[in-house]
Amino acid sequence: MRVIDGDRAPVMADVARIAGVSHQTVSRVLNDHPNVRPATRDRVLAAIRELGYRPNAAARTLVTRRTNTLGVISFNTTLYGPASMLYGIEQAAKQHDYFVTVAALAALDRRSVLDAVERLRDQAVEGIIVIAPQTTAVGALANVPSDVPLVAVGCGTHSSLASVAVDNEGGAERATSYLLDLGHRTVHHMAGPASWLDAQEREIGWRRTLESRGAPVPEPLTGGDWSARTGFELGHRIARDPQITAVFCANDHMALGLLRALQQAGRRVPEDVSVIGFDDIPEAEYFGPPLTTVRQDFDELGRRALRSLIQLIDADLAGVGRAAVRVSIDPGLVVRASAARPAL
Amino acid sequence: MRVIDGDRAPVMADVARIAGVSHQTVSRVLNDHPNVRPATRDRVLAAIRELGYRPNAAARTLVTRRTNTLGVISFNTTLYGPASMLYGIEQAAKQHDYFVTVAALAALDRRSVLDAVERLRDQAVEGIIVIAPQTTAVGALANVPSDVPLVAVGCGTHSSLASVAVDNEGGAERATSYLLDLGHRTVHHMAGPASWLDAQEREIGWRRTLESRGAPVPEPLTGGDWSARTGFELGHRIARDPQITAVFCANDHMALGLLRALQQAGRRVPEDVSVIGFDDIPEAEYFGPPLTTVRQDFDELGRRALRSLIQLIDADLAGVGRAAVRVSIDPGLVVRASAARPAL
DNA sequence: CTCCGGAATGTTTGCGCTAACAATTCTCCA
DNA sequence: TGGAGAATTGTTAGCGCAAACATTCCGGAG
Repeated sequence: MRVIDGDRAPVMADVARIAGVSHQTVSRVLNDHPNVRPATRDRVLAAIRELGYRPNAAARTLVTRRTNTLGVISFNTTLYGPASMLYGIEQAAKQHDYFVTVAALAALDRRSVLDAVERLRDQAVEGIIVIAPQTTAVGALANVPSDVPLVAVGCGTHSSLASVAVDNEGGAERATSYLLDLGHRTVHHMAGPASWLDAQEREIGWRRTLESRGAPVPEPLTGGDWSARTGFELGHRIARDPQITAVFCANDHMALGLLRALQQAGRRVPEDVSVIGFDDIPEAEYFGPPLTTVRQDFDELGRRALRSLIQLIDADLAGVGRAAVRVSIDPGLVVRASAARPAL
Repeated sequence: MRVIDGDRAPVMADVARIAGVSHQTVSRVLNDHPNVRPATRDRVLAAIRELGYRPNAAARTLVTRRTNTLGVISFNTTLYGPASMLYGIEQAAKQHDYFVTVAALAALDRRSVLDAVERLRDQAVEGIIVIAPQTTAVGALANVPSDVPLVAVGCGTHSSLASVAVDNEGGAERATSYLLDLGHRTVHHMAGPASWLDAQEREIGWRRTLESRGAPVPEPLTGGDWSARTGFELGHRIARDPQITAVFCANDHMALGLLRALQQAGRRVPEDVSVIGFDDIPEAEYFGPPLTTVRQDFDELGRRALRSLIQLIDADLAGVGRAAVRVSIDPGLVVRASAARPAL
């Protein structure tokens, strides 16, 4: 029998010896088994405290086959949306006693996505949440062996994946309708990157609204990458065109760039041009002028994704077939000063 | 001997049987041991591919006592700074073959910090990076048992912790000097939350610069929490005071709120008031007007923190005493339009 | 008292892997 | 051709834990 030599971390047997019981009784106490006499339980707990004992997660995993770990794959955790979702996911995971391991994507090709999945599976995560709503990512995920539960955030209804998404089309429609209702003849659109599903869906929602209302459908401004920088660059074109009175931007950061470009060109917002964004980042309220925008509850999105994933995991454990969960969240329009009636 | 029954995941012994070798040889191939004949190695690799074998991380951990996992504790991963650092950390961790588990702090009290540390230690992380540069957090960390390597990001030189930090005082000095050099009589300061070390240090740097240059030291504006909202609220006070011609804000988001408040009050930037921020978030360039600010390289900060942590871990493994690593990174001033000479 | 049945506790086994040691096969030079 | 020594492979023994089974303990019915 191994003698305890001060240095090594205590193990269950050490606790057992101190408490005068078998290691199995210690295990029972730790796992809340019913048939342990209160007095014994107290002795064990005292011994645990005395030694500063901490169960060995690897040993437990080896025998239970559970790691209590989930993986999150994200393209760019620096963006406000992904960062907020990650936060929501982690908060919720904590409550469900799961750990969260992150895997940032180096690039957006199929390969990177699959590599990230492999990495997480090597670590034996019990499930994966993917925050990478790009067509390539979704395509790559279709090839993932289905032995690990997987939920995609914001991957629309296009794929066969379980998913949690905001109703992008609905949000775009709300923004576009609002501008038309204000009296604008039509609404221009500064689109997000074409490879992102969110960008595609927002554009679709915008286009459909114009068509159904009989408004002309101008060419959308493409080439944006969600950043204020590209919003600024595309904004120059808008600023030059006096015909344009209303712009729906695919996100708030690009809207910020647009506001800047308009200001630089001497065009007033909202008097000359109305602008609406998408996301409602915390700063949007303090743009010049405050930005009317479509609000996404990223936190909630993260929580819902986690809940869906846990449902999948539990179904797997119970041997039940997985239902293809698909949750959609409704975004609302937040009205501020950046959109108004057009000048007569 | 267990018979393989289709359903269960293949284990090393299964690979060994297919390849016609012992499981130990499979282990040697997986761990790149030198003395394996190429032909044997190929047979083993073929068997691994055929079965889709994936080593069991828990079993390996149990015997090697290494989890290849690091923990990151962060207060609010939604803020640009922490989010970027997390990103940098993950990228670097990947290269060093480590996994990254995140633990978001529910609140900022001692208890939450210690809970997060406990959670990560339960998962047997090999080291922890803390992104929570608040006095309470640092205080709590001092109590953490030292058997797990720990690096704090942005916790200044105040504690005994290993740390990686930006030179906040230096950055504040640079901003303040710049404004004084432009000809402003003095510089006001919109401070960050007093509980944050970064905020404290920036205020110190600002104050010291004024003192050493013989400029009057006005009362700093307190009560900010880094958000644009509080920047806006505090900004109203500044806007009312025509004496104020230059403001150094503790971060860019508060500067945004200030810009908005000044604009609302009809005061022009930089003609009437010069504003400088801190961080250089990607949007700062597109504020109205573009913001002069002190640049922090968060990505680099994250990478450096990770490198320091790995040094600590390796030192521990080698049985060498830990040197109290302390890295400081120099921030630079990014000059844009929001600061200019005062009106005569 | 005795004996029964459930509550409480102990013993054994194996999860899948790597380290340590043992055994076998090659090399190459005397 | 015969080893010595290296290269290669196999065997055994845990790592720390929880499940399965075995044993002991206890209170109450007969």
